[in-house]
Amino acid sequence: MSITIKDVAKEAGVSVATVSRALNNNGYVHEDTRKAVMDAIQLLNYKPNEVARSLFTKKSKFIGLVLPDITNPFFPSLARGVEDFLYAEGYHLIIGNSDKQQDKESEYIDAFLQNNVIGLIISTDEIAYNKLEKAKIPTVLLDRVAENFPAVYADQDEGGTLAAERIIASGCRCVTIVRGPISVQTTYKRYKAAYHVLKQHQIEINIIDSSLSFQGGQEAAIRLFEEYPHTDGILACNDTVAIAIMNEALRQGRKIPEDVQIIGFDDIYMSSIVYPGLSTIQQPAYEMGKKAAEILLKQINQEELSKLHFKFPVKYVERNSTKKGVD
Amino acid sequence: MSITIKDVAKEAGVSVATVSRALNNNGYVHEDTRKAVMDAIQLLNYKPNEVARSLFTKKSKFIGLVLPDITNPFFPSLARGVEDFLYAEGYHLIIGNSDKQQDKESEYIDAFLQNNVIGLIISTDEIAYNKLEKAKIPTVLLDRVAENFPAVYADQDEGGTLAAERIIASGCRCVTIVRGPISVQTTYKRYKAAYHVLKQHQIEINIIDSSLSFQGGQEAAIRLFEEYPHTDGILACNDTVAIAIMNEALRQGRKIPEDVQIIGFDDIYMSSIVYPGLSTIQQPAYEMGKKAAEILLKQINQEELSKLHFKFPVKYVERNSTKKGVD
DNA sequence: ATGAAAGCGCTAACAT
DNA sequence: ATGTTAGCGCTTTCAT
Repeated sequence: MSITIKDVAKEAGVSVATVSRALNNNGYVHEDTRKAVMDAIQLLNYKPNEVARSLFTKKSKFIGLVLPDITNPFFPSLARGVEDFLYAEGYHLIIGNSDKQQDKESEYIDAFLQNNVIGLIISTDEIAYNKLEKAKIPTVLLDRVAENFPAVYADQDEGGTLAAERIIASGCRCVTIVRGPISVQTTYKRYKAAYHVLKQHQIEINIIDSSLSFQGGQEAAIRLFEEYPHTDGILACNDTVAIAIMNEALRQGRKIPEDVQIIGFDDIYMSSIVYPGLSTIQQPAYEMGKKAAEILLKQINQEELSKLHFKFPVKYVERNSTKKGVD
Repeated sequence: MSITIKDVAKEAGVSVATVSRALNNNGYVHEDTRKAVMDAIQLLNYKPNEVARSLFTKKSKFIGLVLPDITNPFFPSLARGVEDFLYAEGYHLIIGNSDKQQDKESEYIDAFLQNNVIGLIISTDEIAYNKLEKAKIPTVLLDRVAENFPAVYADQDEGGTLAAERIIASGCRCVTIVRGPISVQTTYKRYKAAYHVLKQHQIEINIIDSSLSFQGGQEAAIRLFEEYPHTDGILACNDTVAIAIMNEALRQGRKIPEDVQIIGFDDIYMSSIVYPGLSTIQQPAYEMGKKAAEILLKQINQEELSKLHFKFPVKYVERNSTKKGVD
């Protein structure tokens, strides 16, 4: 069927061992025979069977990525960062969406392991830490942090703080925080930090709970204006939710930013092409993805990590859903 | 290191062959010994090495998906449809983004093949058909069509036609088509169909070229209002571009839908949470993804396909970027 | 510098 | 009904 190392060996008139050595630049092989081997490979268009390789070496070119939901626009950027770095280094990405179900995540990890993936990148919340620890496989957390694991994440505290400071600076005195699920590490930290700042400044604070999806945002928006119609500033748990809230506000005839101002979180690309442009806290998702891939490969190659945790800065991107702030 | 079939055999006091048979429900194995084997598996927490399996069977649990760019919000839905179906059947997804580069796509396919993927789902444009044909691997095109391959796609002609009819029905007489790259099969078909209808109704037609990304949309929007300021209706190649155009229109003080109406394409979820809501042609992306996975598995299992091409209907979703049409 | 052969973990003949 | 064994395609000792 497929061309194997045997065929190449025969064609080149050498043994399979020599072909293997030539292929992997491993051990001595005479320049002439190397050439003969390479010619044969070319001629036959031979591609090594990675599965056979993997069986022997117990390694592979696969990295497993498990994320909550690729449909949430923050994650494709993360994933692209990971993939682009990996692709350049000759590795491949297996993806699993866990939908916040711990068993699904767990099943994906098992499946990945059974296929000799050589590393894992995890950006979900319900992480099965003990499973990861037992697996003894290079792992990096992405957009999440935990003590004992390498992690790449953005400064959520700073983000929450910044958002609160800015909404105050642009004149809001009655702000509603649309908070994500408590179980989600990132959005919860943003909430805590923002709350703290608001409290310090003696701003009136109201809280609405929301899921991170766009349906969640729509529903939260409706509740928000029903329960706290006098809100003059909104801090949303992410941009999707923020955009849904802008929609509802506008639909109700509230002017943005004159009547209500709003700040999102993430800076998904939609935030810049929506009207009015959404002011938001930008996380460098793509770069974070790249970094995660980079330090994963370092671990795989037994290189020392300069540190365990890589915290990326966030920044405030001012657009038109807020008034020009007094700096 | 890892627990192998040998360990299980020893623990259960049988041969590896028996374990294998019990594991795969293949051949005779006494109820009692099956029980003993299962107990041993449980006890040792044994998970078969899929790589070894794959080496022998020349199969695997991997499906390769190559798409243009997961960052384009249409594709995550497609991918989720694929993944959800696959996951339920015990298969896994390897993803590659080709960025419209034929060589990248080609490299991904080679890499997938080397790893014994048992099927391919392709939703890119620069498809290396001859490579696919040589590979003799079950393949389905998703969001694309070609003569000799199973394909799942939406009715682009109908979509383009519908969009044009609706923009006319809602009163536009001078419409600008913001057209995607000619090399993209889907958007080109939409364009052709829409153009045809507009022409028939003797509507003034202008054309602006755009890429499918949000930057492309922003740039196109600016050119559009510079070159054709009297436009009263816009047909955009996809929703991202449409939303970017709405932004620019609103920014310039044009009222939507009073001054300009606009219809997008895809119905990405943002279209419903943006203000004003974007009228658009909906493609059932998630279902299409599922279907593609389904017929791919059918092929893999040597089942007959009822037909080669699965064309999904599209539908017009009216929101507030168009005036109520006269039906 | 090169070849022969063992073995990675599994499945499937082939025996019994 | 179960065990023995060859072999999937590769890499790596161990000889030579």
